[in-house]
Amino acid sequence: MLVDTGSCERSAHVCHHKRSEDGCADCKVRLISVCSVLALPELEELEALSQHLALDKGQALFAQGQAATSVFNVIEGSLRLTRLLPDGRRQVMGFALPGDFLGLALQERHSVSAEALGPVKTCRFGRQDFAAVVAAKPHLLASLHERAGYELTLAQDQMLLLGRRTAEEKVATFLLSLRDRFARTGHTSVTVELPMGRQDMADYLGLTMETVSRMLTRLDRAHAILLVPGGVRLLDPARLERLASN
Amino acid sequence: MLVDTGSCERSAHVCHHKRSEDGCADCKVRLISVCSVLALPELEELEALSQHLALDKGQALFAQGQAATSVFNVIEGSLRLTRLLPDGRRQVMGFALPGDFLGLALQERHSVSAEALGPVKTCRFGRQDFAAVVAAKPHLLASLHERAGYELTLAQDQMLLLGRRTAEEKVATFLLSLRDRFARTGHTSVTVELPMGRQDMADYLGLTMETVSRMLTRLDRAHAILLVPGGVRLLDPARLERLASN
DNA sequence: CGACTTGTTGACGCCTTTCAACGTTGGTGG
DNA sequence: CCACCAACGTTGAAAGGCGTCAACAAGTCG
Repeated sequence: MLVDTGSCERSAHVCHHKRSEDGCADCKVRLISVCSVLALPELEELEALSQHLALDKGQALFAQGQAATSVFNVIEGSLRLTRLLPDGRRQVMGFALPGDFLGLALQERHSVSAEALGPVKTCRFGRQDFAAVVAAKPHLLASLHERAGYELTLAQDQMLLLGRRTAEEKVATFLLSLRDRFARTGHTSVTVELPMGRQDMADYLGLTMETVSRMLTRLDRAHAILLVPGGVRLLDPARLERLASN
Repeated sequence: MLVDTGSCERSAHVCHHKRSEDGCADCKVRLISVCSVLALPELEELEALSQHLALDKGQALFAQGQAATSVFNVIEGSLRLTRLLPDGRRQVMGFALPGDFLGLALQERHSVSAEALGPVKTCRFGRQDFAAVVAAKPHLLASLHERAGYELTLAQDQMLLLGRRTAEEKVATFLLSLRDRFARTGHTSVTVELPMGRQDMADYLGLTMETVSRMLTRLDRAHAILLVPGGVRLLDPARLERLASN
């Protein structure tokens, strides 16, 4: 239900005349992805194992508990990574943006579900194939490990946020960290795009949709932000930093 | 203020007649630590770089933000890993038990502070030294990476707990996961030792000391557990599992 | 034995949730 | 073109779970 095999290979062929969309050498996210540590000959080796895979809004890339047959590089669009409690309560563990690698722990089973927040393009590798390449290239493993370490500190940030911050602090912190993340992938702007819905934000911050909405309008009325369709303009980042108590 | 260098070397000498406390080959936690992937000759190589380091209750092994000059294997005792907010609010990110490796991300700075909950014995390596060994032994790096992946799933468990569970669920989940952790290191018992204080548990679960205390006495009065000095006896694990909603 | 630290218990208050109504947006078909 | 509908978001009122404050108990160490 997830993996639409075949379409990738086909597109890889029909797009022969339009290289900029295809090869790793021209990949939009190469320089910010794990691939950035690979030399050109290594890239070609990896490219031979890759397939492109596109998802529509709402489609799942993989599900929590499922055997991890593939790992992915996000090329375009964003996904939400979630865990579910048996009774339906949900926690969003994070959002994957272009350049992010899904499955970097190389574990046998996915620990979260990944769902597209909008149209998404990914670069897919068989997990075994990818693991074989990693085993042969220690510097790639080192790069994965470094990313894993970074993910771990992000997870710690989030634990601190979930356990010890108030609703207002949570929302302010979220907006700032999202801005910083977009900045790192190139997009620097005072207007932060919010590809996820209120419920997703709430499940990420350990709040309800209503509380998130209230905090956003409170920040809006205080002229710290301006709510715009599909995003938020940060009018007073300094004030947000103070609210986030960093 | 943390590292009491020298004491290790001395004890390493005086204990010559009592090898069981010294060499890696006789290390109590070898088989459950990262060292378990090393062959004997490799172990000796690592041993040459190691020092033993003991801490008393309350002593810090390292502090958040500090340059990571060393990495550690916990041999005996337990530590709490914490982060602090500028205003003093604290989040305990986890507890390190014998066999755990501190600094497995090999990052330049410590992302948490580590403080001894009681008498602690550690095996210390210079970070650069250790990184050099890792660079030369891909299977050791792979083992570290695997552990990092496991830590990541633990962090996700904790985020779900912090964001979406009630106080009672949090405490029940905590007791069960602590029992399971002790079980994995060998100690199987219905009585779970609690090396940390109520405040530490609270800061781990995103609660207050008072709420933790109330939930424990509630579980005690419901005969799900029995509070004993320094620990808890799990009278009705099945009930706890139900409360933890797993 | 007294001072101190740690843990327990109670009363009260507040922040966030819950429940519910209403507004807004975008897609669809008449 | 616009009515219609469903999904999403906003706002209000009320309830409740957990935090705060404070007193007290229990264990520890000098």
